[in-house]
Amino acid sequence: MAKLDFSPIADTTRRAEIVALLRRAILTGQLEPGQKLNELRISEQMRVSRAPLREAMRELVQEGILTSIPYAGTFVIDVTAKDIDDAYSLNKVLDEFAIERTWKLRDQRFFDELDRRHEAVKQATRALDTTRQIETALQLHGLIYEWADNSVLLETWQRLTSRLQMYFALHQRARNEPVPAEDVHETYVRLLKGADMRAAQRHAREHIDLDFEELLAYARGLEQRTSKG
Amino acid sequence: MAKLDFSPIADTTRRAEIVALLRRAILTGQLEPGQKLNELRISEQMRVSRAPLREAMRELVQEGILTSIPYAGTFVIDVTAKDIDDAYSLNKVLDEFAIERTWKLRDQRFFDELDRRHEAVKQATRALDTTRQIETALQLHGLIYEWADNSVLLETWQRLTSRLQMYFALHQRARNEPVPAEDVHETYVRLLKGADMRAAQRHAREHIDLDFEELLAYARGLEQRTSKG
DNA sequence: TCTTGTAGGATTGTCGACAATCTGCTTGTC
DNA sequence: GACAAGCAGATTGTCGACAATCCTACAAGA
Repeated sequence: MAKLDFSPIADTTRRAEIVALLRRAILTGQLEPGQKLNELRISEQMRVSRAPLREAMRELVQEGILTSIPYAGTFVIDVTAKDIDDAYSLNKVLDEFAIERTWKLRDQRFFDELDRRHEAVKQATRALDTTRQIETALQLHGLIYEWADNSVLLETWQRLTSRLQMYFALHQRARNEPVPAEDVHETYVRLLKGADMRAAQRHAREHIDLDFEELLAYARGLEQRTSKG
Repeated sequence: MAKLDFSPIADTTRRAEIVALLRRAILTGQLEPGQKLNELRISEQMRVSRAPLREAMRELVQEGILTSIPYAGTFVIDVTAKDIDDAYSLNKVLDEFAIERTWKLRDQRFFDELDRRHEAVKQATRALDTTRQIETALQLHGLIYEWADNSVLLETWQRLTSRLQMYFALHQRARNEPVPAEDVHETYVRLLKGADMRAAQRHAREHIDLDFEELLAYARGLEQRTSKG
């Protein structure tokens, strides 16, 4: 018999689809931070009952992108400068760890996948699709986590990613200008293919530094504005 | 007016209580790894309907101590040696980071709390209450995370803790012998009070090493047994 | 004997309705 | 006019019942 690996078929519960829909709406900024989610309205729009919707919302609360207050409602989390700073500093540590764990496991498949994801970022950049650009950039960055062969680390990264994606989307949306066209990931990819692990770790740290500095400045500006108003 | 900080009142939804009950049952090992949770049976035992129970289970799935397969059921996660190893290696990194972040923020309240939690461990040890000993030891260890002033880090640690507590409980339960009576945390506490941050980080790393080595050996033994049977 | 098809029961997923709680407005009183 | 009480209206939390799916056992056929 030919050796063939079937991947598990998709979860076909309404709940799973609702989770995907809501997550996407939140991460792309269609649902804004602080906004309340009205169960009845959403369930009618989606043509489902409130039961699977509520279960889906419970999942997203635990995922950290919704917050719930009993008898008051469920809300999209607020983006504070502190949150971004916290996520940022932790990300630095995790990145270093992920690169270390991944380093010995790199193989041709890793390099191919790296190129594939890098290409996806470049394509989104050319298409000026900022939402997709954020998505693909995070996916490129996430490869070292998927390859590190540490399920707990991967979970942690994915939780962080949700928030980061939300922050970046908000940022892009606010400044509303095309993203730099040059390829900022060129060096990152090259170093991950190279032989100097320390250099890769150092660059990863500095690279996310740049992205975050902008984000932080934006978030701080946001808070100043809202505290004035 | 006198300055008085009121803590938020308890969440009085059935869901929240169910979450607490189930979590405790899982972390203390009353619900064993791999075991299936029958919704109807549990809801009847708790005298609640399946709706809040299912929502509670969704939360625990996201928390990482339950796993769900559509139309098949929800199960307590299995404890593999790899999981423990993953959690262990990540914990080392997080510990170092937490100590670094906490270091500058230590004050008298920190030291007092450290002593309080240390005392709680010693008391549980004297009382030969292994479940409580695990709980208090993890709480002692968690102080640096609470003090690090990084909400994302704290969340991550708490997720890890759930699993660790489960693993340790299982371990204790299996070997079923009183825990060492000597105070293994003495040095840890002393170093956290001292002036040498590097030394504290080094010790934290070596300290959890000891605990985990035992745990890993146990888990590997478990897997050998089950793969034979 | 092994495989395949088929009921039957058990369990999970979903629905619509009711109960509990919160919010905002109105009303009455001072 | 200020303030408290109380009354809708809306929203969340919970319930019991139905629909969809899965697992088991058993029978039929190659």
